Amino acid sequence: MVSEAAAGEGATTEGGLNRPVRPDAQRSLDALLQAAKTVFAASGVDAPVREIAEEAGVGLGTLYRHFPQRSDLIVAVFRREVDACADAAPVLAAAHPPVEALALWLQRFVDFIAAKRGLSAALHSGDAAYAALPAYFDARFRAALQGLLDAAAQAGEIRADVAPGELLHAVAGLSHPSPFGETAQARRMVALLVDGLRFGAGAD
Amino acid sequence: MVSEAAAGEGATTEGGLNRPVRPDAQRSLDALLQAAKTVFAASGVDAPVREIAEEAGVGLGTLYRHFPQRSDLIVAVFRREVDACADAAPVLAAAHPPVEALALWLQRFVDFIAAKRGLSAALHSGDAAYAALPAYFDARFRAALQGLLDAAAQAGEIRADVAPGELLHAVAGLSHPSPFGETAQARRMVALLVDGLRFGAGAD
Amino acid sequence: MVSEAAAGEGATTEGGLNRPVRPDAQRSLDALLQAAKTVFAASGVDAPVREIAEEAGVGLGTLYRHFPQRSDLIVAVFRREVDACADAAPVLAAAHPPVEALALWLQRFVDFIAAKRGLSAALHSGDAAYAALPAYFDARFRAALQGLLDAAAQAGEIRADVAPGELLHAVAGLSHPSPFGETAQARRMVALLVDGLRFGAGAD
Amino acid sequence: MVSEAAAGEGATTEGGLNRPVRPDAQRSLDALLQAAKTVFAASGVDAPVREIAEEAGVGLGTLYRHFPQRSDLIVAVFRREVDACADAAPVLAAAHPPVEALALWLQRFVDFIAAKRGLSAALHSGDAAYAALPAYFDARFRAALQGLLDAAAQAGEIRADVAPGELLHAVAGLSHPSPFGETAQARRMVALLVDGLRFGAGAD
DNA sequence: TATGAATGAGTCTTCATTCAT
DNA sequence: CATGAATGAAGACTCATTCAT
Repeated sequence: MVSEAAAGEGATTEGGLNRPVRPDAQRSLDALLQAAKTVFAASGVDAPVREIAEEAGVGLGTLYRHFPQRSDLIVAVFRREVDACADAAPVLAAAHPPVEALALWLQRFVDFIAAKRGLSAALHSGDAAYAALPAYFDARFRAALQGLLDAAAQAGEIRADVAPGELLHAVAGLSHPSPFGETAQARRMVALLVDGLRFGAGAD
Repeated sequence: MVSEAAAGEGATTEGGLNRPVRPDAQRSLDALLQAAKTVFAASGVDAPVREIAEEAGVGLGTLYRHFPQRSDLIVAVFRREVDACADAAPVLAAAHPPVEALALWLQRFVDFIAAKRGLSAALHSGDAAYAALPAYFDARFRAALQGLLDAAAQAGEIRADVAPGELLHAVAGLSHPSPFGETAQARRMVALLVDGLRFGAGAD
Repeated sequence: MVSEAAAGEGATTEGGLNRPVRPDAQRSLDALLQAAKTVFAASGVDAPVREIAEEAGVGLGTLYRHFPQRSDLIVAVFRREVDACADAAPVLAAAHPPVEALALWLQRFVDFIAAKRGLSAALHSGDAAYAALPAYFDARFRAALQGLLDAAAQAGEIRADVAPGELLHAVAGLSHPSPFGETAQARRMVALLVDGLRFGAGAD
Repeated sequence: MVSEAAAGEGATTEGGLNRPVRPDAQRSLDALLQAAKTVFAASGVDAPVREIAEEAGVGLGTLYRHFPQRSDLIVAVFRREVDACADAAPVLAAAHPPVEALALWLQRFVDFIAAKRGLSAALHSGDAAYAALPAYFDARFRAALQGLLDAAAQAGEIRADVAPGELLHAVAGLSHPSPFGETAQARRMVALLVDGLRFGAGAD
């Protein structure tokens, strides 16, 4: 729904820019974001900048033109991921029955948490560049999940007394690996959570 | 109690070695481990080695003598923390009623998880140097918690059908901060978990 | 008056060219020279080219079209300054009594020396691009000063045995700041020099 | 007088250091200062740092250990030159008759001014790192020259009404090259100045 | 054995210059 | 013709590691 609009994001803004973006610049931007995502996942957010530029097939200067600070790039990648995940909610809602959509999206959210693991350290580094991010995806995700919960509750299939924030925090926590159980467990536990919601449907 | 666990030690140890450790060497070692813990917490595990040596008040060469690889130092710090946390279990058990000891130790475990956050990235880096660690503290913690659970169950104060691994994983997950709720929440949720266990006491 | 001096111009000129200069091109040129003067004064002749283009409000490509080499721009700015200073001589001569005109112009020359300080390093860099400059302003300044000296001497107000080159070198030297006395001194010392010339008027 | 004390200067301090300097460190320091002097003279104070390290035959890290900022190196070289020049005064005074010593030292000073040309730009850059330098060599040079002037005046060979500051400023100014006369002229003009002083000897 | 000086590979970053738009 | 995006060489700087003292 918003997916394609959000797809071609610039480094800093969303919504319509007034100045038309040159196509080559846009290509560089897309390549950089994709490359950064890949490299961050493989080598962490401290990976050499040059590696990202090479992966993207652009010059180092181009990278610095678009993202003067490393944090700019990290933030942009992060927002992209967040948007992609949040945007999946309405799509799933349109294609599946309410509870199934809810379950599918939560699994999608588990994947997001797992993928962002490297970025998480940056997030909690205290760097001011990341200060705005938590509020951003709190808003995005809460809204996305609220929609799914409402639909399922209205259909009478789950209980209505669960706040999206609670659920997000719990799922996020369970998605982290620990030596006492790996991420694979997360999917099972999330499924269990959803079952719990369904179970309580009548209790509301 | 820790002796067999410490047996597999590398360059550093506090368990009994056959060769007598010169007292100044032991002082260097202690200072280094303490300094590393501090610096890792403050600046992450990628902090400059020199910083640790300075914090410890020893020369760089001394650091390298004891810990040829950075990973040696990380592992040593990690094990120390694990041991300190696991060793707290019997102490608490001896000083408090069973359920109280259980609750206190789980809070202690929350602190451990929170403190090790920086080290966690290293753990999941795939580096072979860290391969043995997960098994190590899985064993240490599982044993520690099992003792506490058994004591409480035998006293009839909690249900007996909870495996220590499950609990550890759950608490570890809840101890991670997420933008949807910070670590402060963890303590409350852990308390809630314990209450849950108590509540089910009769159901066993 | 300046026409033959300007004849040896490279890419840039204000003298008459046979091909009519498009008005927009001329505007770019003027803006660039003005901007370069400003930026060179503020940040030295090694200032980023981009800064000059931005100050001028033109694109980088435009700058390079007019001045393929940095030295081309430096030389053009230099000549402009030299011309402006030299051209002031007849103007002052027309508006003031001989000795006063002489004094005023020497002060003007002090300002020129002070302003060109940044460019001076380039001048003595040995770069062939600047080889022609010294002769150029030697000629321009010598002629300008000679006119003023002649007028004053003919009026019987100063002695006639001073060569313009000597005076220029002395004033230039005195205009340089040194830790033993700053540029502010220069004006006083130049005034003194002129007084010296007047004093010797009868001795000729 | 101060010569030998000033000779083995560290990067930052003068006077006795309490910690003995390791001989290899001292060797590095000397090599670096000598190399910097050479390179600065050849390529200006903006010369690549690596060039200096190579010229000195030390690693880049060693250079940065001794001189964390480029300005630290510039200042150290500057002070060394100033000291060398100022220290020459008493030596010349001991080896020559008063006026001859004075003339020889002024020539030495001309050489200093000529050599420091590259550094001069840094001096007037407004960088706080250089703020203390002018006062330093004003003090050093004024004292050095005062001694020579006093000796010559006491011997009745020159007039006594010339302040060292005046003379220094004048000589410094004349030592700068200008397109109207090169440095070679300076020596002649300085000789002339000294003659002027001698001429006025009786007038005092 | 402990110290810290020296080394230099690896990164970041800037900026002159080219060239697609 | 003008613009400014892309490029990459060049230089600064850090820091792990070695080794003389």
